[in-house]
Amino acid sequence: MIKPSIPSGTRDFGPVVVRKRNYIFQTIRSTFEVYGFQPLETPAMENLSTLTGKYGEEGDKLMFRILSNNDDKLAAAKAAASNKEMSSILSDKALRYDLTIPFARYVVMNQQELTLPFKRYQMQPVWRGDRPQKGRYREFYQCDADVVGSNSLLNEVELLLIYDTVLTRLGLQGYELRVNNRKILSGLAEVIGKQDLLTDITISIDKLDKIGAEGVRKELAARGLTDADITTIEQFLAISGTSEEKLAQLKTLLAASETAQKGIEELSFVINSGYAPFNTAPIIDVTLARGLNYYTGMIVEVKAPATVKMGSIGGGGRYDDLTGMFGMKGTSGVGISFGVDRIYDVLEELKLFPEATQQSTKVLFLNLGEASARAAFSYMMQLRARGIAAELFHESAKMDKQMKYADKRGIPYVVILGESELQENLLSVKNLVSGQQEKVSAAAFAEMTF
RNA sequence: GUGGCUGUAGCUCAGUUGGUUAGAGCAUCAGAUUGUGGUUCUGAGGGUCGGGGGUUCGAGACCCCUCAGUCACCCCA
Repeated sequence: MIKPSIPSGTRDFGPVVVRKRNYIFQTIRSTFEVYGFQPLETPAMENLSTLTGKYGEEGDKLMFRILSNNDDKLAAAKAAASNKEMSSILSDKALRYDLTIPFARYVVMNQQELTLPFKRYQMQPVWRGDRPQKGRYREFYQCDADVVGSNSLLNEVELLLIYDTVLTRLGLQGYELRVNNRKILSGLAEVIGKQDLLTDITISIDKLDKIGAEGVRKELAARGLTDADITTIEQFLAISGTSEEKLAQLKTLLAASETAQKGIEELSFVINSGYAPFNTAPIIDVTLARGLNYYTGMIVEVKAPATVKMGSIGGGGRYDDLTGMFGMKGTSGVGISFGVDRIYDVLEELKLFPEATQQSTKVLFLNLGEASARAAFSYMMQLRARGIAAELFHESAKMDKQMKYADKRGIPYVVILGESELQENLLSVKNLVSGQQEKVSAAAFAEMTF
């Protein structure tokens, strides 16, 4: 016999966990809906050509490829000249790596029918062949909201408000909405004359929190930057103060770059729009870079409250030419993503799940024999018609056992229809929380709330 | 892909310098209780000690290999 198991980095979700997860999903979904976003779902797998090259070298490595194991392909693969050729013969599909690229693909495929701007949300699992660790899974859910076909910075403002709304509704406090603009980072590379090293620079400075100023300096040197370059970057990283002070320092330091000035302007608008109040105001973090290199404007990352050591629970940004890679030029997109699995871990750690998420069956009818079950069934159907979750114990087991079942399931009410009740034409309703029991008529029962 | 730590009952873990038949708590099931749950008491089931090899008179323990889990790095939600 094989010991049953599941692949590492994947999880089963039991009833209690699913209920809690649904609470998060519902909070996010309803917020997306009230902001005017429409639902979209795409297949778990995409053609490999849709996905490869979109997430950088690392992304290609972490992609779960689907093996096409029919005999013809296997034979052809054996004759392949290189590993690369062999793998492209063996696999032409992969599980989706995120929701943004499939969305871009969908937009391009349906561009004739779509009314722009198109605002969609999508909540589905994605897969990454990563080594699992705390807060990192190989199958996890993302909840994305994106807008394509609108250049207005009001989108950015609204998306930040969505973060603020959802996290507040989930009862989270102490989270940080960190905002930056890719044009500023791009301008920094421009100022030191190393635009080709933009990605290296951003990856390094993004680690400032983790490895410190000295670590960043070492890494930048290793990536081919001169001492003079590094000095400029360190001045950049030293930027601090209030948002206004940071913006002013950026303006001075990056005065030579028009791109940077544009980015500073955008950042200033997003931070200071004043269209609506935030519960937790977004903050400027010039070291925020984010990995995906298709971002071109605002970038945002949500940090979990510092006490839980979880890091990022969401992120997003603007990409001016997302659909360009599929041949549809000049359409801008901006979007955000919630990492549900990490939010779950954070809420769990901070004990922020409301009790009410666990309520399921409200009333259990005890089964005390054929006549009892028959009478109970019709009362049960009345409750169900009223929208009250109810069940009947299907076996005519000992009362003790049935009561224990109700207790363990957390069912708050038990209805007893034994011989005496049937004779009197009454129902005994017991509240398991208080221990109180009362006999009521059928008419009174039809009015009871649970 | 790289490194550290951990694998004993369904779960959490004991198990002495290597020594007889591997234990506890929780959980499960049954009974005390033939119309009343939570608390209590009694009893039962449940293990090729992750797998394979080695050292030894003797291995859950020591050595090697392997698999799995976990944490960290890379990268990322």
